[in-house]
Amino acid sequence: MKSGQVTIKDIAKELNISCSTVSRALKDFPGISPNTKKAVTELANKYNYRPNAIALSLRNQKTNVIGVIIPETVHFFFSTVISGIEDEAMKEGYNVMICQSNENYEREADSIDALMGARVDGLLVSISRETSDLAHLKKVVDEGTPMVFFDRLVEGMNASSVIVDDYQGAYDAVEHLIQQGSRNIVHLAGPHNLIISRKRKEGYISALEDYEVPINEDFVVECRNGTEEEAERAMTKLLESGVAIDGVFTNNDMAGLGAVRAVKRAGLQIPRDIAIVGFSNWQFSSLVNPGLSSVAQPGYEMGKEAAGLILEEINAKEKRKSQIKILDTELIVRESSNRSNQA
Amino acid sequence: MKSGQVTIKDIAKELNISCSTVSRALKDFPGISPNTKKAVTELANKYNYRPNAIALSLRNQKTNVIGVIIPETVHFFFSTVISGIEDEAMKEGYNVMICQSNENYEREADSIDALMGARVDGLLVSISRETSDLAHLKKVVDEGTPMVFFDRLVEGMNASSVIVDDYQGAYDAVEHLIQQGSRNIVHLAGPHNLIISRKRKEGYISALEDYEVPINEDFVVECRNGTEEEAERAMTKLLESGVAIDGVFTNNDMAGLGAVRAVKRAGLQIPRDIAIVGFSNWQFSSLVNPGLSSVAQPGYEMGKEAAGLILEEINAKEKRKSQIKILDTELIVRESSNRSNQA
DNA sequence: ATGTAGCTTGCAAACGATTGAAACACTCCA
DNA sequence: TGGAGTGTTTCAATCGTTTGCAAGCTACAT
Repeated sequence: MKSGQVTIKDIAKELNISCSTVSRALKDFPGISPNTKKAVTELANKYNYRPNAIALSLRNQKTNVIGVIIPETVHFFFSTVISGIEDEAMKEGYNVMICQSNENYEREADSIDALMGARVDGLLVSISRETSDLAHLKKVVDEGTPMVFFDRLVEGMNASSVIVDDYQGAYDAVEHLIQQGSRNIVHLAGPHNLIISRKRKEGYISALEDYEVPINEDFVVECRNGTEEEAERAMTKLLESGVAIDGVFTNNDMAGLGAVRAVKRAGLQIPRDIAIVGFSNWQFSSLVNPGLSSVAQPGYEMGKEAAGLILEEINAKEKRKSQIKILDTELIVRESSNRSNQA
Repeated sequence: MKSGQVTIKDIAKELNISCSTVSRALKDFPGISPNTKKAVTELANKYNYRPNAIALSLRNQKTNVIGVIIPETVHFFFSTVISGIEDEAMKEGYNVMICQSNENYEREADSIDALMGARVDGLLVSISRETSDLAHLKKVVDEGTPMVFFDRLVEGMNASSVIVDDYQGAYDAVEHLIQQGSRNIVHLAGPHNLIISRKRKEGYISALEDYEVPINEDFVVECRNGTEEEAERAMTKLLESGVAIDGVFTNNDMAGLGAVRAVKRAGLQIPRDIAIVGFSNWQFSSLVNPGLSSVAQPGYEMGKEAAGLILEEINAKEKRKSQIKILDTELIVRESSNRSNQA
């Protein structure tokens, strides 16, 4: 039995005073005699007293816990987001409860239910790849629990969001490919029901338009799962079809790696024959050979911003207008797309 | 204001009955008339009633939350552990509260205090690299809160642990290097105050002894931080010293990568001249070139086991004898150490 | 001696849910 | 008509903490 934790009652009984007095003594309330205060604080220290957060939560209708729904912690990007959330939350005296959806709709809904049952003060959500029905999220907002989305934007919800400028990031990547001399640029796209995927595709299209590069519909291939194998297969198929390709922009770095494999296997040189840029700047991207150029997303900062926003909403007296915070990406150029120091 | 969540009281008031009746109706208690039960459940559904976990926690002296102290979520291995913990916990109706220590002692102690304040039912702990004083952990155990350590073993605590067989994993790695023909094998070791580092070093020594390979003290170099740069520097220094080296076993994969860099820079061939094996099988290890051989640790399984153990202890009537669960590693051989298919 | 001010402390209710015991409303039978 | 029996509901306490209000005590002035 975990009988160990000392309560105010225990202290009160030992000193033969009332709970109220102990409570006030511990919080430096006026009107407590120095003697009593001293006796109480000493005993509290001796017994290592910690206020029972559960009791406080019940009384104050506030748990000081924020819930986080995240697709998968094993993604480097998301784990940096978690770090940012945790640092910011801890600084403000909040704890964090994390649930992974594993990109699964059912699990996402269950997790939200669990967190709402735990009466979290606010919810940070990055929806799963599968999610299209938003009823489970609407219910939360309707009940008045603050909610902030991060990374994956959700349309038609009255909630703030922190996202990365996916459009601009993609634009920068493709512009860079064009400047490196690529004209026939393939885009291995992400699942169409995620707004981030669509934005990245838009950035790709816009860059081509601005530089008056003809757009070839066949050059956009959806890779739903974002795995290396899927991308390698898609890329190999394109290469075998015989069309001329000299650049690739992928929706994420795993897919970028798949493209690298396919190009290597076809006996072509990177970046000389085909230049490749990924997205997200995963940890491995600087470690592979050739180093994979990528669009870096500020994960840690995103976590901090999202946590900051939700804390503001939690502490706000009245309902605030929802806002969207857009963070800048940064193009990291590595060997996979850098032709400048080639013979 | 988050006024939204409906309580038993609200339902009782609307139906003009008492809270007790509502409570019993919702839990299929005997002695409630079918009419009342029907009315209550309907209203509860309509208002999307969720029992207030906080109130339940207070009454039952049980939060159904387990706390996790982890060095860093951004490490692939630890994020897989988290997945395992979360899956197992969720299955049993528990939530998980995660705090990162960032390998910092102060932060670890603060986090434990925060989790104890939140009255978690049990604590899963992997201590930080800095931690040597165990007072903050002892206090928890003394108060009767179940605690289970994972990955990083702690000596002198009466608590269960789930670890990987670091000794055997290291032994396997070095044995493999010997079988590949290496005799002059360097070990880039981890921080000496972590038992896992010492165990890996012991495995290295034992393998050399068993195969009657002479042991050279200069071949063991401590790399405290486990970064690529640190390992690259250490390895370069060894190579420049002119001693003959034909194998490297590193305390982790990052260091393994550093060794790869150093060897490449020295103009030597991997694995022909020097074969290299890392530890932990990070995500990038299969993606780099050459693929880095490594000792895989079952992170997800470790998380499940640790969560399973803590749940058992939480539910146990009396204090149980602490146990150590040792999980098997698996040597993954890749190009960095595989000489068998070489000319 | 009595009123009053000032200092210190205690009572009781509240947060939401559970649960043993008590109470109520019936019907049936002697 | 009264007691037993049955079916349904309510009361009250509990978990740990906070807080408005009331009350106790001492001392001083009248």
